[in-house]
Amino acid sequence: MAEVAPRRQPTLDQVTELAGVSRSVASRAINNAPHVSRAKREAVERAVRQLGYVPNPTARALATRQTGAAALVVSGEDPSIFADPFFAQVIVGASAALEEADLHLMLCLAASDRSRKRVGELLRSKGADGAMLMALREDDPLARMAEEAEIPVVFGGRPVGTTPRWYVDVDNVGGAREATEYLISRGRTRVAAICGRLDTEVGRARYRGYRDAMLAAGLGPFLPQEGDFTEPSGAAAMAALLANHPDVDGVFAANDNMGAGALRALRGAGRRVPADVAVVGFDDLAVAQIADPPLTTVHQPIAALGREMARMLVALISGQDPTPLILPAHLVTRASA
Amino acid sequence: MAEVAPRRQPTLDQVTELAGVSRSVASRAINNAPHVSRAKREAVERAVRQLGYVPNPTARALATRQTGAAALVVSGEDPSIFADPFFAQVIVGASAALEEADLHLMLCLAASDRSRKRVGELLRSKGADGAMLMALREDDPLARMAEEAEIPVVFGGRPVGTTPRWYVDVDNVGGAREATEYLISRGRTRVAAICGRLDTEVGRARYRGYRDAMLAAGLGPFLPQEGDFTEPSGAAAMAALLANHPDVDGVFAANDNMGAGALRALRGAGRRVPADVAVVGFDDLAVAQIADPPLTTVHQPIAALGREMARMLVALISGQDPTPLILPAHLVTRASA
DNA sequence: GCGAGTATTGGGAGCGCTCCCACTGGGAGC
DNA sequence: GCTCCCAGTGGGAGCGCTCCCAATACTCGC
Repeated sequence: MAEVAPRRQPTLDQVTELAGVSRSVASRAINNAPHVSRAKREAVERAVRQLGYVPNPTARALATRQTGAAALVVSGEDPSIFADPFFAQVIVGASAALEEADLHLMLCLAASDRSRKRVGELLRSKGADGAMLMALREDDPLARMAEEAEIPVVFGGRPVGTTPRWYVDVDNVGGAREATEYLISRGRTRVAAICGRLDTEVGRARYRGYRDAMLAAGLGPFLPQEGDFTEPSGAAAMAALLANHPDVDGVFAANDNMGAGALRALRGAGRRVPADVAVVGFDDLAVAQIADPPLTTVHQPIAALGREMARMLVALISGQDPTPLILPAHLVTRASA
Repeated sequence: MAEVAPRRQPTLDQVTELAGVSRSVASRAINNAPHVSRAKREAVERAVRQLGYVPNPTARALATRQTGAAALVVSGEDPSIFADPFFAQVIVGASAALEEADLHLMLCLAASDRSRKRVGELLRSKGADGAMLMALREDDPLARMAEEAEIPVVFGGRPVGTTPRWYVDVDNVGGAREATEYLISRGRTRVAAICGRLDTEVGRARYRGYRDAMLAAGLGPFLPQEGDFTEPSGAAAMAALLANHPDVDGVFAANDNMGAGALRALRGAGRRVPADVAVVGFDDLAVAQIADPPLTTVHQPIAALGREMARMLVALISGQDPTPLILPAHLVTRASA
């Protein structure tokens, strides 16, 4: 325990004294508020510079009842779901938008019960001015916590079951439909789906899009082969598909990871892509470009998702009542289909 | 601007009143401090439950001069460097370790001058109890800011030029050496390096490891072909290499992205991997497994890097003086070499 | 030259919590 | 029986800032 000299930061009162003004004036000058004469304003600025004064955000937060921070909560029982580059891009977008509103970003990975409890307390105690919630499972206790905490909350993607008041989502149904229609338009008639976990809204929505397109084309949809959004699960699903439906000629994978897995399984089984089997993914992450062959996939504006969530939250915090947003997704054609 | 009823949170004083104790006692009871009789402690707990009281973290922070948050700062002029899954894993590790110390994580992407300035202010104003700094370029103003802010700072990876007092790094030199030695041990004699940006310490260290191994084996090192850690730059570097040294039979790529790019360029040039040219990468990210052929690479404990940074920071915050840490990296052999 | 405004100014009461400190009332020790 | 010690208690002074409000200074029109 090294006892370091705790040398305190200069406070507003010291600025006050050095500049020869009252605390109110100093405060106004520092916050660029009106009702400060030019002379005093400059005196304050000089004192601030001389002292190296920086306002204490905690004290300010206590007085204004605003923390100046927004929380981004990523839920899921396995912290590694966060390793998905998807979230990194969401963060990039959200971070940029929050910065515009001069808010800081608190990142909460709510994987364990303990951390979920911490997040709940953070929200209830108004430790942040608002929160963005992502990847909520069915019955996720976080959803209830968010409701109890009386602070602005924006959902990223809709949770299963309920439709929250404020959310930003991607048009998963439309994207999946477009992908499937594309496969059909290229003459594929035996198109299967490798879908993601059907206990998530994304998983369901993308399957729904696939199904809609198949039915609309008069093709009976295959039974969905369920994966869990990971590459290995995609490979396994593809293998199962090949076993059950050897004549499959098209595959809609509910995300790129599983699409990549499917490609690997197809390669292993000696099927040519796209000649024998065409494959389409979803997400348009880096893996889609690296895959061999490069994966035709549905691009979704991930950074925009983060950005819009943050903007919606900022609007909410400032007392407005924004409307939910559904961002478009569109097909990017590459070699795999 | 909807005027919502601002219904305030219950405060300690309300608990105090309901429980019929003094503020001191209530505070002690809530913080599990000693000097509280069993009876009063229970009375307080009851009142807390009844009121749904949650301590206000801001007020607590002001009184204790501790914010209960640690900042993770990722620097770089392009926010997209953050999209590298590398950071996501660091965050997972750091987040878990911070949680153990009951600290929240503030994530700061310092891409623009404006955001760097904000980060500087955050640190100087002690808006966080400590900070973890990553990916500092040469002359990064953040390094100076961190020094001026008198709060605990831990570096993730060493910045170019200086060796900070506290840091956690990966043994890049050792890992690169091991990778190169492996190529040499497999009979490769014309081993080239596709190195990362040489204005970063990682880039330099990995090149140094390659060079050491080559010299130790009595092989003259090739001139480094510099990339920028991206897949395309790896492909371009490989193409250049093939043009200048058509007889190259081994490649050490300073990260997996560039390794994947090299594989693509080799495939394009009709070279077989590993028969004609063996390739080794660095990082062991998902892309290494997805690559075709799967990339032999140097695994580094990324989550551990984040975890150890956070632990070191926690130690620092609690007044200890931890020693810098260098985490081991080791080769993972796959098909590419 | 005078009253009505309008622009500045500074005092002071919070914001909700921690923690020092002075005080009380028993046991334990002798 | 009388100190001494200490668990238990509550009062109150901050932590550093914002912001309401009353007080003062200046302006302008007539």
